[in-house]
Amino acid sequence: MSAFSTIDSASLPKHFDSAEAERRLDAQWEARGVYRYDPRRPREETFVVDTPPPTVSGSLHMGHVFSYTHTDVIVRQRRMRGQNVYYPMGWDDNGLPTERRVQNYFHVRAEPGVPYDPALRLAPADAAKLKKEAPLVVSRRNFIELCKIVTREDEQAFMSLWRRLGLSVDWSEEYATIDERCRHLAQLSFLDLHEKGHVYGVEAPTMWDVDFQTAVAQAEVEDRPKQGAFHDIRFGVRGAPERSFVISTTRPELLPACVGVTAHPDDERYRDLFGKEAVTPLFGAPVPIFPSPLADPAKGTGILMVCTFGDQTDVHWWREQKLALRQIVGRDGRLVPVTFGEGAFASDAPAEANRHYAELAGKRVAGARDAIVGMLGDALVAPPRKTEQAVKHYEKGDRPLEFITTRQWFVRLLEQKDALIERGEQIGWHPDFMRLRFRNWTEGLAYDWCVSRQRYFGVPIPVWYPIDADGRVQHDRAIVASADALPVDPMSDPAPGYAEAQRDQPGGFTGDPDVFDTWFTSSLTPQIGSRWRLDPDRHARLFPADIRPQSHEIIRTWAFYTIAKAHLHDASVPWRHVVISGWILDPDRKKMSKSVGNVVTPGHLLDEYGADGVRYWAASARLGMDTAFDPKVLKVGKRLVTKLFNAGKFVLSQEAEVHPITCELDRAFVAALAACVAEASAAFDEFEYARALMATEQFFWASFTDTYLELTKARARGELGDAAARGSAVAALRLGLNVLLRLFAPTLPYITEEVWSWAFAAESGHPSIHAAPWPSAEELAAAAPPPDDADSFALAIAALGAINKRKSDEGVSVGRLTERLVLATDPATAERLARVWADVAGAARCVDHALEAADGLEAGALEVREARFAPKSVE
RNA sequence: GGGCGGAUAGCUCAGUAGGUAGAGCGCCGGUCUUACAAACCGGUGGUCGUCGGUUCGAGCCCGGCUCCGCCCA
Repeated sequence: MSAFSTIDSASLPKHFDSAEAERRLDAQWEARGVYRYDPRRPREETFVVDTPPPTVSGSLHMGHVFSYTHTDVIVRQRRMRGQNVYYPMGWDDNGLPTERRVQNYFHVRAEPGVPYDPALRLAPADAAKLKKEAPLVVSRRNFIELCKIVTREDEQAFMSLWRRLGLSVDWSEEYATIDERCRHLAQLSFLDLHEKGHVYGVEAPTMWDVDFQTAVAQAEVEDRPKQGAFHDIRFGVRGAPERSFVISTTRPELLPACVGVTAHPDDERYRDLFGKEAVTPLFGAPVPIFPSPLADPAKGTGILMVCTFGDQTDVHWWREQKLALRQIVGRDGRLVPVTFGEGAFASDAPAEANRHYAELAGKRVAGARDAIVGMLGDALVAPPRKTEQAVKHYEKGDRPLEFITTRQWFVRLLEQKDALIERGEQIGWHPDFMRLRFRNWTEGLAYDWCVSRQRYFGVPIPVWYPIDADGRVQHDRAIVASADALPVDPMSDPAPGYAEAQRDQPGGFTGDPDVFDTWFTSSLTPQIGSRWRLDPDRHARLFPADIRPQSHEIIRTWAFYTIAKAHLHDASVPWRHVVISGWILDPDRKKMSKSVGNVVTPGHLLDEYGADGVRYWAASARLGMDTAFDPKVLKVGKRLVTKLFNAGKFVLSQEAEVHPITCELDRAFVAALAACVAEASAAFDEFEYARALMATEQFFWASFTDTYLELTKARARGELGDAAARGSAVAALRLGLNVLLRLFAPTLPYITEEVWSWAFAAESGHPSIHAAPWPSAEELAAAAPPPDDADSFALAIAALGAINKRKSDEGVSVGRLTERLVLATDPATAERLARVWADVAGAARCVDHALEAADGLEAGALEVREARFAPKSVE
C-alpha cells in the first residue's frame, strides 16, 4: 500500500517570510512564462484585458494598488479556468502632468523658436535654484528628451511595485502611449477619422486655459463654485436719449467685447427695444438688441449683454445672430490692444472709447474687472451684489476658462450621440448602475471633441499646410500624412512633395505645431494591444476585449472616448464588460489624492503585511464601492496568510496509507467544500471577487481549520479506527487544503504558490498553482461519494461546540483529557449524530463517552449531561 | 437644480428569492492544546438614518424627508 507524500514540517521555517517569497516567486513565474499570452490559441479560449495605463508622473498610492489588484484577481481566476489570458501593461506618459513635472524637476520651460542643444545635460533642480533663477528656456526637442528621462524613471517605479504586488502581467506586452508604436497608431486613427469625414479643423471660439495656453475639451472641464458679483450697468438706446435699460452681468470686464443685447421675446419690459440698437457705456459701441428664448426673465434684470465670449451661450448667439467678433481676451489671459472706431470695434465716440480701453489693455481679466468698475461711475446703477456662481475651469488649471477663437481640430461626436448611447447599452457594466454615468454624460454632450493641444510632449498631429506665394498659410488645404510614412513629426519631417528648405517659406509649407489630446491616444488601448490596422489576424483575436477595468471618475473620459473610437473606426464596442473599481478614501471619507495630502503609499505596507496581505485588503472591497482605508483589514489579511502557512504544514505532514474518502464525516466535509466551490465560482462569473474571497475565507476558517482539522486529528493520527479510516481522513484533509489553496490563489498568489510547491506541485503535475485548474463541481463529485446525511458535518461541529462551551465554562483547556462525557440530544438527532460521534468524541479527547437519546429535548438541542475532566497536571 | 450611490454592533463591512439580525476587528473571561499565542475556546454588543405605506410578517418592496459622497447642470 502506498503512502501520501508528506513534508517534514520541522524542515520548514517557523514563520512565512513574505519578502523572500515575493522575490523568489516573482522571478520564478517570469522565468517559467506563467503569464505569457499564446497568440496561437483561438479567440474563444482567450480572455483579453484592456489594462489601464497609469499616468506615471502622478503620485503612486494605495488607490492604484486597490484597483489594479481587483483586475489581477479576476485575471488570475480566468487563467486557472484555462483561458489564454492577454494582460498587457502600458504607461500613459505623455500629456500635461508630465510636462508640469518635468518643468519643476529640471526648472525649465520650452519655447518653440529656441534651437536644439544636443549637448544639454541637466540635473534635477534644487529648491533654492527654483526660487532664485528664472527657468531655463529650452527647445521643444530638448524638452521632449527631458520628458523621456523622467518618465522612464517613473515607469520603473511603477513596474517594480506591480511586480512586487504580484500582478500577473505579461511584461512582454509592455507599451507606452508615447512610444513609436502608439504614435503610429494614434496617427493612423486620425487618418482613418479624416478619411471618413469625422474630423475637421476650424478656427472657432474654443475653451481655452490661459495659463497652460492650450485648448481643452468638455471632458476636462469642471465647474467650480466661485464668489462673483452682479454688476448692474445702464445702457443707452441709439436714437432715443430718453430710453435706457439696465443689464446685469458678472463679467463687466467684457463690456468692450459686447456685441449685442438680448431679452426673452415675451418680456414686456423690453419688447419695445427689439430691432433697435443699444449703446454701451464707456465705449459707445452700437449693438443690436434681439429677442431670444434662451434669455431667462427671472435672472438678473432679464436683459443681458452678449460678449465675445463670456460663455457657450454667447457663442451660440454670436453664430445665430451673425454678430461682430470683438475678441479682447488674448491667449495669455491679458486684454489685447484694440482700437475703437476701426474694424469690428465700432464706436459712436472712438476717442473716449480708446481712452477708456487704454487703461484696460495689458491687464489680466481680474484686474480689468476692477478697473472698469472704477470707470463706470453713474453707469453702474447699484453696488455690486455678491453671488455664488459655477465657473468653468480646466481640471488641472487655476484660472477660469475663456472662450478664445483659435484654430483647432475636432472629432464630430455630437452627431454620434444616439449611436454612442446604444454602444453603451451593448456593454456589460459592473456594477450595473455605472452604465447611467456613461449615458448621462453622453446625453449631456455639448461640444464636439477638441483633440488638438498646444503642448509639446504628445503625439504630433500628422498634418502640414501649404503656404501661398504671399506667405499666407492655407489652413483649409491641410496636407495629411500618408499611412505608410507614419509615425511623422510635421515639425521635423517635411510635408510630402516638399523639401525641408521650403519650411515656412512663401510657396512652401508649414507643419502643424500641435499635439493630440492625451485621450486621443489612450482611447486606443484596445487597439494598441491588438495592432489594429497593422496586424489584422492579431486584431481579430484580441478585439473587442473582454474586460475594461477602470475607476468611475473617468467614465466620461477614458471609457467614453474608447467607446467613441471603436464605434467610429470599427462600428464595434471596444470591450464586452466594464469593471469599475471604487476609490480609496481616507478615514474621514475624503478621496485619497496628492493635492489633498492624504495619500498612503504602499511601500511600508508591503513590508509590514506582505503583498498577499495588501492584496487581501484590496480584494475585500466590493466592485464599485468606495472604501475607507483601514489598516485593520491588512492585519486580517496577514493573519490569513499565516494561517494558510500553518494549516499547510499540518495537513501535509499527516502520514497515512493512501485510501479513498469513505468515512461519513469526510464525505460530508467534501460536500460542504463543493458548496463553497460553487459559491466562489458563481461569484467570479459576475466579477464579484470580494464575494468569492469572503465565501472561501469563511469556509477556510469556520469549516476547515477550526473544525474539520480538529474533528479529524485523532483519526488522522491513527488513534481512531483502522488504516482505511485514517487514510480517508488524510485524503480529505489534503483535498480540502488543495482546493482551498486554489480558491485563494487569485487573491493570495504568494502563500498559495508556496504551500502548493511543498507537495501538490509534483502530485498534480502542475508546477505552478496559477496554471492549475480552478476547482470544479465534477472534480469534487469524483473525489468522494455523497454523505449519508447532508447535515453530518454541521452536526459534528455543533456537538463539538457544545462540549467546548462546557470546557470553557469550567476554565478547562480544549486539549484537556475528558475522562467521562455524556451528551444528550433528541432521539432523531442522536441517530444522525451517531454516524460521526466517534470523531467528535476523539476531538474532545474523551476516554469514556456516551451519546444519549433523550425524550423531551427540543429537536437539535445538545446538552452536556455529564463531564469529568482530567486534572491539569495529568496528561 | 437633475442623476446615481451610501446610511446595519464602538470600528470596517456582509446580508441576491420579505420569514425571529451576521462576520472580522475591538472589548470581557478562559486556555501554552505535538499546524499556528502572529493561536485557540467561550462571551458581550444593534429599536438596521428618519417618517409613512404595502403585507399575516419589511434591513430587504413603495413614497416622503435628513445626512454623507460622487457625477452632471
